[in-house]
Amino acid sequence: MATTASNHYNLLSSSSSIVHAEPGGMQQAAGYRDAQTLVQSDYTLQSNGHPLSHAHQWITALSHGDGAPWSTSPLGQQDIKPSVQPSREELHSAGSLQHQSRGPHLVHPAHGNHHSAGAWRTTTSAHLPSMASTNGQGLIYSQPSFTVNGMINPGTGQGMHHHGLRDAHEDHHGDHGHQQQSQQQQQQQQQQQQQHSQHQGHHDHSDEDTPTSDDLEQFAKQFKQRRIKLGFTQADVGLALGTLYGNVFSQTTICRFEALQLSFKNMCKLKPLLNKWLEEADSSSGSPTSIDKIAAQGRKRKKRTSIEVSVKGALESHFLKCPKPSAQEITSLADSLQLEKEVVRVWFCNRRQKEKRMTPPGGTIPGAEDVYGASRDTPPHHGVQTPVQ
DNA sequence: ATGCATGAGCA
DNA sequence: GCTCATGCATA
Repeated sequence: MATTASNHYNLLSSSSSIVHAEPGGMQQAAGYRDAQTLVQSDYTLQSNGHPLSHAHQWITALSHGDGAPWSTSPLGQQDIKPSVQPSREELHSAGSLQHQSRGPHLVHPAHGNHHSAGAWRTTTSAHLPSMASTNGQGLIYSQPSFTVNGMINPGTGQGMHHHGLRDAHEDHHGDHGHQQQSQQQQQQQQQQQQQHSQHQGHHDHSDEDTPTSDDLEQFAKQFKQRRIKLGFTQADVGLALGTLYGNVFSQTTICRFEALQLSFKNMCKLKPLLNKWLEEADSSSGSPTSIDKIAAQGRKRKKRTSIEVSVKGALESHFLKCPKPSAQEITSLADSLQLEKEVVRVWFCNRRQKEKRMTPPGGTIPGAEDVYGASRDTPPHHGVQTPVQ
């Protein structure tokens, strides 16, 4: 039950053993990982059915990811920076912005209107075309060929590494926070921001100004449409951002951006980059701006634990009662559910994070609940699926 | 498209 | 140990 065991992880070693490739059957996404999938090593361990047997399956996969300390790739790693993420560090240490934003601010005139979440999705609708194509992407996975104008040259391979500065871009003046600040403040900040799309006489804000939630929503939609029309997949975009701006993103992130499933702040951060890509993409006069990517490194990752539905239900219940269980509670809960404590802890973290997203899972439409006054601890229940696609 | 995981930075 | 940003693996 727990870990889904049937998976192989690839060791991208020069060509060590090619065990077997997945039968194409259901793997639609296989395409984009070709590089990785070239060589796979079957890593099936003992399928430990029980959770208690904490036998983690650490696998080696390649990824350039954020700094994998364990980068011991047989291939020889390039320079990929392990823990040197200038981005955050800069933000923090140097970031005067950050500090500033941390404290005071929040001065927006509150003439709030909507509720946190609701505000986002006021316009739920309209993008029918997107859906179809989104799916299509899986099938068609075009090779990453990012020259923005794309597809002209079939890139081969994938994965990149250089990420360097991740915030090199602009900062949003003062108002909204940056990275980690006290959570509470942040939450409030987000809410307030979302609540009113006020301040800032937004003129044209193509990318710099602090966008309003509405702007973001618009942009996300527009972005998706253009992206699709241009024939790029979410993964392509993510890679392209890396080559172009030194900041790679995964399909997941692009997807979440389009679906507004990121925090407000995060959306603000990504928007400028995506906007630039978009501009280049359609104005791309065949500039061979890209180059490529190099492959990745090795990394170990715990196998994804698959939590049973029933267990999940139990966790949900607890979450409703107590979104933030103490270590003790987690331990006992884990014990009763027969899950590793860490798994439970992470589950709660993820659950909370989900709760904080801008897009309420339930698409609780506007007009309704909102006023979580100042304390927003009451999660807006969600439940229904939104036609977000 | 999303569930579980990792890791940085902070407290 | 939490939050937050992000992503691999998956359904």
